[in-house]
Amino acid sequence: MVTIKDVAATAGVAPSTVSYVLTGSRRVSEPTRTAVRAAIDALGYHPNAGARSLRSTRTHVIALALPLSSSGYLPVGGRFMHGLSLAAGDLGYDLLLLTVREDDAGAHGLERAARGKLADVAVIMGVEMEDPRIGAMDALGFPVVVLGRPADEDAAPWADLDWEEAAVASLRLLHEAGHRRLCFLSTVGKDIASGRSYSVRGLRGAERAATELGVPVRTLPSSEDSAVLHRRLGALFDSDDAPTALAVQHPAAVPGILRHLAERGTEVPRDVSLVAVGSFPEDLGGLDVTRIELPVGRMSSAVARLAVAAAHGGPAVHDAPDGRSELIPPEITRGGTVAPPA
Amino acid sequence: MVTIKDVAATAGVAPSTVSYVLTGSRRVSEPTRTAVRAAIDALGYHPNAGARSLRSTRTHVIALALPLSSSGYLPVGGRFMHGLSLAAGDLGYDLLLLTVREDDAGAHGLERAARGKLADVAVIMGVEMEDPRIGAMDALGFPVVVLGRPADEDAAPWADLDWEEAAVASLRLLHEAGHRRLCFLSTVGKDIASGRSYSVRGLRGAERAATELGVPVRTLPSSEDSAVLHRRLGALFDSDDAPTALAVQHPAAVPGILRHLAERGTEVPRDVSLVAVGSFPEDLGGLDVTRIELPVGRMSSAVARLAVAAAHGGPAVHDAPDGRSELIPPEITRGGTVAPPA
DNA sequence: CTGTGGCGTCGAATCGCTTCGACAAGCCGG
DNA sequence: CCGGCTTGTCGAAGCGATTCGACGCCACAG
Repeated sequence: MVTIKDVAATAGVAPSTVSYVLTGSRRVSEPTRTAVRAAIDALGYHPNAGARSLRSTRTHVIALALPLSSSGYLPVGGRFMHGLSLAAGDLGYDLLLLTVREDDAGAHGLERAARGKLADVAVIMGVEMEDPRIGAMDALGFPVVVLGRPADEDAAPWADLDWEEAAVASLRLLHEAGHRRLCFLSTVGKDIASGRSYSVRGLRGAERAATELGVPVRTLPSSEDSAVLHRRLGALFDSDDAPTALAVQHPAAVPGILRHLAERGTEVPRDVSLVAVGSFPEDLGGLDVTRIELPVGRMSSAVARLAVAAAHGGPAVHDAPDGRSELIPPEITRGGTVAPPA
Repeated sequence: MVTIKDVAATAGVAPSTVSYVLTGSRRVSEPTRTAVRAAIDALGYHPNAGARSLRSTRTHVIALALPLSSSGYLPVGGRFMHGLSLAAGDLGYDLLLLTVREDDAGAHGLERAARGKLADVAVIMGVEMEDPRIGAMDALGFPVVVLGRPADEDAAPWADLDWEEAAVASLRLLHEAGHRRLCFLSTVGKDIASGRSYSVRGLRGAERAATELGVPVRTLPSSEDSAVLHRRLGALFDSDDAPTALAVQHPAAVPGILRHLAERGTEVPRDVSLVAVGSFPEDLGGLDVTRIELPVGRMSSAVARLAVAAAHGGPAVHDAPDGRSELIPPEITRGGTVAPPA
């Protein structure tokens, strides 16, 4: 193993000087710096992470806590992990994956990471409105950042799509197209029940849209079980005041919904208009659906930035330029699934 | 911060004794062990990961290398990361995510992890038949394990679904149902071009099936761009010898395929039979498709086991009981998309 | 009563790095 | 020509764990 001593010997300087070149914590003259760099390259030296973190109390690692219950979250989770990993990498940080077992009520993995200094800061995914993990980390004095938007917005820095506004905007779009019988198909029941932030905020948006637009907005929970969803949609469209337009916050269900509508001879957008909220480009199998896309890249880099700031500045520096939470406004991508009602 | 000294003081023993209780590397008498355990719980002590890894040269971390190009891989990647994280956790290991930037030709992240001892072993995802990362890690003397099955099966321990047999089995199933004009819709062109192991092996399976079954098997690359796929399917089914049965190794495309078929008035399974290879339960939106599912859990635990074995035993111990690679036979889940030809 | 050998515990060295105080050399002004 | 300041480098201490040799103690045999 090649250590800092080897580099120092090769470059003809003291180990401390090599360290200064590496960390930049003291001035080093141009010639020595060059010599040290050359030695580093020649030997293929990389500082030992354990030693470095032991001495400097910085790991340059961000702990990433997956949702408490993660089944439906994994595909989107994959994207966020990738996005976060890239964004963190740009800032000189790595990502440590902490999976919480379903039976592990507390934040055991997180606590181990905090106490054992496996990471400098934690990022919480799939946050719930009242998420116990935030308080748990706070109690340990360990910095936390949230991917999502918890109820207490000052408890920790966070970044999220403005789901409430996204719901409002999608329903408003349908309203502007002339629709008056609107339905908001929410996230899956389990997410609503557990208080997942995006679920709750989407529903709030549906409520607010009803008030703002002055028309009723029906609300329906989605389901991962397509048979259940099928049944619910059947009941919905069989009713007297069947909606003429649908905003869907569960994009994975869109293909199933379209199939359901096709089966009952309903055409999109002729008979029913559709907007998807929180999807990805490929998510919908290339369907040209009018939609609001989840800004994975922007959320990821915002969270990475916040995490690094929190790691440096200690917990929650809300007024610092880099510590401010970020609420991302929804952007509508126009597709071919919205038309005036028949 | 609570250190091993604090625990030792509280328990009235020497730090080394605490260490022995923790690592189990020396006998400790029952009373002392109990006292130490009590002190640990009372103080909420967790050993400092950096210090531990510095001294013991074990990090208890598995580095996870995402595919070189990961766009289409992310949803399935999310599942594997989760599965691996759980399996690794059971063995006392954590997962460090290494993302390779598209422009980073070599295995820079991996090399950093290896040289800087960020991890004990690396797991390679989305492996290619001739994957440069395996050799790179070998050259560094760093243990590698592969999620997938590279061309050189002795280069590193690996675990994978038997994609070749999966392709054969799905085509055989269609043949047994009476179909003679078969088509194998492969993975996306990019994966084939880059030599992704599952793509190549799936195609080999299609070839072998043709030989074994004594009928021609047409082969078509899939595409992430549904317009392209649409066009290809159009050409396929417009041809004189249009297939009556389809085996699809790109499950994400299945909804789109069904839509395409529906549009042209082709009914499944009346006019065309369909088998999906490498899907997940929810992947197909609850569609009752006859399919071979990707055994994420089993692959994950196999790879985790191999990784830990490699971390302990040094590179590639193929004859050790825990070091043997695992080829998982495909299992067919019967659905409603296969019927005899018209 | 003393010699021998386990067993269990201790103290000290050490892993590779960062960081702080010290110091040598060069420069300038008085 | 010398005192004081800046600039650049060095040596040593120490982070928190593991690990090895040493050692005290007790039981038992001679």
